[in-house]
Amino acid sequence: MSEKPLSDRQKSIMSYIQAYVADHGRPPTIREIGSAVDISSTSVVNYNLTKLKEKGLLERDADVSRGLRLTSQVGKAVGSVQTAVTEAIANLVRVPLLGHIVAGEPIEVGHDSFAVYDEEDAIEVSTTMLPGRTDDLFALRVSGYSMIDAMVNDGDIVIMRQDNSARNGDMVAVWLSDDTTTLKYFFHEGDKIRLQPANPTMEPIYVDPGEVQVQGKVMLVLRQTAH
Amino acid sequence: MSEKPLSDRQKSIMSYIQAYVADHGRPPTIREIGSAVDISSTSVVNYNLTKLKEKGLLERDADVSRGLRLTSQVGKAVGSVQTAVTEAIANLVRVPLLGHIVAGEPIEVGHDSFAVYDEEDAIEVSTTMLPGRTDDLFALRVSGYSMIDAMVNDGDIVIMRQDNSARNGDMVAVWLSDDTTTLKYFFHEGDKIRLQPANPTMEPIYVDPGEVQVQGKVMLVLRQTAH
DNA sequence: CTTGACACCGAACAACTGTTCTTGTATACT
DNA sequence: AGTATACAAGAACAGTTGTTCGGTGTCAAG
Repeated sequence: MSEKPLSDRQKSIMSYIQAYVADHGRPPTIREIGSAVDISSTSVVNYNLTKLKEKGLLERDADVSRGLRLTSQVGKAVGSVQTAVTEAIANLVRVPLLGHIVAGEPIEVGHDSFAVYDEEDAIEVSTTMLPGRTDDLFALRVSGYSMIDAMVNDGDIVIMRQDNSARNGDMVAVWLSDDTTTLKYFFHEGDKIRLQPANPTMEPIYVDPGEVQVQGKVMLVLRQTAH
Repeated sequence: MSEKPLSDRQKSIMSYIQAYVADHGRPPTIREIGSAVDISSTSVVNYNLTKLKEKGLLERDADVSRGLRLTSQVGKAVGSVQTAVTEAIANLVRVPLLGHIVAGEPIEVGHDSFAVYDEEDAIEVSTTMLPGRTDDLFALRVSGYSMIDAMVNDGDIVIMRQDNSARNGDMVAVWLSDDTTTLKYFFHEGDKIRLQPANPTMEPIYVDPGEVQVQGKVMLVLRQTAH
């Protein structure tokens, strides 16, 4: 390919683009490049950008404002913004609060990924409280007093992991065939399933495997009593 | 400030910007947003972008094409789906786990300051869950099933604030003169005090002010159901 | 009923922006 | 000298883009 060295102009164009993206989060325009590198004509900038594209250092989208992009190869040297994001391996997770859990309705998990942006719609929890992966978690607010046998109150927040299987001893959210959703401890027992309420004074129920549908595994129950 | 939730439009605008930046390496234009979110008028997009800016979710550079930028706060939520992490230490509190709360014993809060340093003996919680000061908090693990009328189970963790006074509606840990410790909602009612169980099916009890001693205010109840 | 806020629409404007065309200079090769 | 190539400048054009402004409908407060 073209193994010619970059001209001084092309070098400074590259470093300017790099710095500009890091600063502003968007590529510069041709004229911005021109004034920065001291080129009076847009066509010259355009010319050099074409050259740089031929050298594989950047990509261009035709007829689009700011339609240029550093090649991934170059991008690695830049990334100050993005790496700062990923390197923050911290112990706080934002769990999206996807809706409510009500006795008579199934849990609907629409996974609106953008709902996370809503301040009200996310719960921050320390990862030390949540074993395992943290990216398939979601939270639901409990409505009503139908879960008191699960020791869960109106207004409580349950953090669950999306999981359709369940192992013995797990606390799961199940949708029963009588159209109720409850939280129970799950046990295989012969050819039946024992659903044990968290409240030790209450009796378990036994159901056929076909009658229950596991909606998710309860990882954590939160109750804020002060606001 | 503006604590209103985001409208559906604003949510999808946010998610579109996020996806667009990830795809193209540059922010979208107002019209691109409009056609993606099905808004015919550029002014409406502009209107909503201004709203989002007021909520602190993005920044805008005036008179600049593609002059918008997601706030760093949001940027962190982007990386993987929900593994959004914030400054970790800034938003995390280590609450010392000072002991157990048992029905027949008073809570002793010796504030062993060295206990905080013990890894096993602290609970990490996001500050967003705990309003107010965070330095007078402590945690207790519940032993036994004597608090089921307070919807608190064996093994649950209660995070409390040291506070000998209580206002109406607070959930408090009280030591009664019959040598039992319970968690109840606290209400002054005439010259008596009404202690209301969290479980709505249970009846309140009325006691004289001299018979109760408020040990602390319950801020948060945590229950880990998976380990 | 009126008022005002809020959310929205459509249209028009001015500025911005990528593209293209013409011209010019310097260097290398024939 | 003639020619091809790389590099550069300026101007003009058309499409893009942020901004603004008048107007509409809704909804709750007065």
